Parts: sequence; structure tokens; C-alpha cells
Amino acid sequence: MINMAEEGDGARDGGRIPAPDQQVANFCQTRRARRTEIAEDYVELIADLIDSGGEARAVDIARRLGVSHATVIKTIGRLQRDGLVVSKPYRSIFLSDAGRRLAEWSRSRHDLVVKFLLAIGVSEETAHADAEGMEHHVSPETLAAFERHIQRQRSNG
Amino acid sequence: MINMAEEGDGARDGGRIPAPDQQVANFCQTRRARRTEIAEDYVELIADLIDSGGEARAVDIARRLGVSHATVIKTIGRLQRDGLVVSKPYRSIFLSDAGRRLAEWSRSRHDLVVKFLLAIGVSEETAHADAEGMEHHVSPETLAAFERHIQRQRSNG
DNA sequence: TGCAGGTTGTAGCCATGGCTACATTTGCTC
DNA sequence: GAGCAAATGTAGCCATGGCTACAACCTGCA
Repeated sequence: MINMAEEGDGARDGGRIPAPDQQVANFCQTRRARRTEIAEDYVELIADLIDSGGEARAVDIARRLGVSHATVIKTIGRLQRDGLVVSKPYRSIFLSDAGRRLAEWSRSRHDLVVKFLLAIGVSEETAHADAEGMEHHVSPETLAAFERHIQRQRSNG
Repeated sequence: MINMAEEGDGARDGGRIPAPDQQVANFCQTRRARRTEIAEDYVELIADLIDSGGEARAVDIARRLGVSHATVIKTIGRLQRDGLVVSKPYRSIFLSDAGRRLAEWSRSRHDLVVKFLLAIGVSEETAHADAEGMEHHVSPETLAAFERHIQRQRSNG
């Protein structure tokens, strides 16, 4: 349980409501992240499938995501429209250069989040589960803090 | 049939492709969280507005979220349908018992995530921004790890 | 060679979460 | 008490991300 009766840090002195402008900015940033997380999940998964099995097929993506194949086909169409993916009818799916860059970025961020969660004592299973959702909302600054923490812990034994 | 060539190509420790079943579970959990995060944002914000200003009006919510008032009205309708909110036409908005419970839970989780990010050296601004998106994907286990870390740091000076 | 079954694609449905434009209601001020 | 500005509500549009059902395509094997 979490004790939210914990008062007195200066972050929300006298009324916890933040400044409206800042709050708008935060929510807008979050909405922006929400719009891109599906794309990131897809390109990351496609890259993984290609690296480990040689190709990414719609049916494999569907099985991995736990989603119908029709959903995958439609989403792949959008990704292609957005220039992240290349696919020809009835052939398997490839990443464009932009898609590959995004996949590599997503993948490294994902891995760092997992490592960080493990480093602070989260179980393997939960680390992977939580990372899947968290990764899309972790800014470079926070990512850097994660990395620092891992390094610090490593050097301290 | 499904020849998951699951041999570890050593890209990462033990091959980075996870077991399919676990991956499906992770993605499903993430999708579940995505469906509830808007509701959580709303009830949290409504609770904040009520606590700090006495009432929550649609126009205030809209201004805080950076969204049109029509979007807010429609969403409030869904929240009411789902039993999280009570509102009568042309009146301000209140939380049901369930809504209040959800708001308190979301709020405490939010605050803990912010505190944790600050504790590992993230700036105030980024901590608040990232927490807004991350909070919805942090499991109780990870939250507990966050709390442990804060405690540990506090006692170590 | 042909066909059965798996894979891919298409069509059409639904809910969500955005938006603009317009209509209605409220409440304050004069 | 009338009028006006602000708040609320309604209608209708769009894209996204789900789904099922059905159609088309490819391929391996008998």
C-alpha cells in the first residue's frame, strides 16, 4: 500500500494542483506518446522477428501481440503509409530505413527499462510486462537517469 | 506447423525474442492499461479540482487537459455510464464512490512515481511529464520497488 | 497436377477519443 | 426582468485500433 498521507514535499505545496500550462504540456506529451506506441511496438516486434527467424509474417505478429490477423494487416498498411514498413502483397514484412532506426531506438530503450527494473529488484516477469507499457513514456532524460543508476549500482557492487 | 525457430541467436543474452505466451500476456496487459488510462487521468484531475477549488467543471478539465470541451463532455458521459462519475445536466461533476477510490489510487501512484523519478535525479519538470504517462503502466510490484528505493535512499542519507 | 489448408487481404461493424459548429442553458449584471 | 457572456450540451465528422466473416492467394504433398 501506498501512503499518500505523506505531505510536505514542496512539489505540491498548499493544494496539489499544478500550474495549468505545465499540466497541459504534460498531457499533450502523453497523448503524443500514446499515438506512437503502437507503431513502436510493431517495428520493435518486426525487427525481433526478422533477427531471430529471418522474416516477419503478419500471422506471427498477430500471434505475438494477441490480436487478430486482420488488425495486423490494417496496422501494417498504416505503417507503410507512414513510411516505417515495406511490404508487397502476400509477401512478408520489412522495415524501411526509418522503421529500422525507430526499431533500434525502441529496442534499446526497452532493454534499458527492463534492466533498470531488474536493478531495483523487480522480478523478471513483471519487469518485462511493465516495460512493455512504460517504455513509450520514458523521456531521454529519465532514460539517462536509469542508466546512471545501473552504472552506479554496478560499481558499488 | 508453427515452426518457431526459437533457437537463441545470441543477439542478446539468450536470444531476445521472448516466449510467445508471455509476450501475448504482456501486450494484453498493456492494451488493458491503455483502455483505462483516460479514465484514470480524468478522475484524478476531477479529484484535484474538487479538492483545490471546490468543484470540477467541464471547462476546467478541458483547459487542464488541453482538449476541447466537447471531448470532455463526451468522455464524462462514458465515465458516468461506467459508474465512476455523477453529473446532472449543466451542473458540475462529482465522483462516485468507485470514482473516488480510483482517483485516490491513481493519485497516490502518480505521486509515488514522481517522487521516485526525483529520487533518481530526474528534474522536476521531466518527472511530472514522464509520470503522467508512466503511472498507468506501473504494476504494484514495481511500485513497491519504487517505494523501497526511496526508503533506502532516505535512510542512507 | 490439383487441391486442402494456412496465410493474406477485404469488407464492414463497433467503441474510443479527438475535432468543429451550432444550440441551449445558466447566471451575472444592469 | 432582460440581455449577454460563458458554460454546457448536441450533432456530425474523422482516424485509430479492435473484431468477425468471407474472399483470394500460395504452397506442399498426395
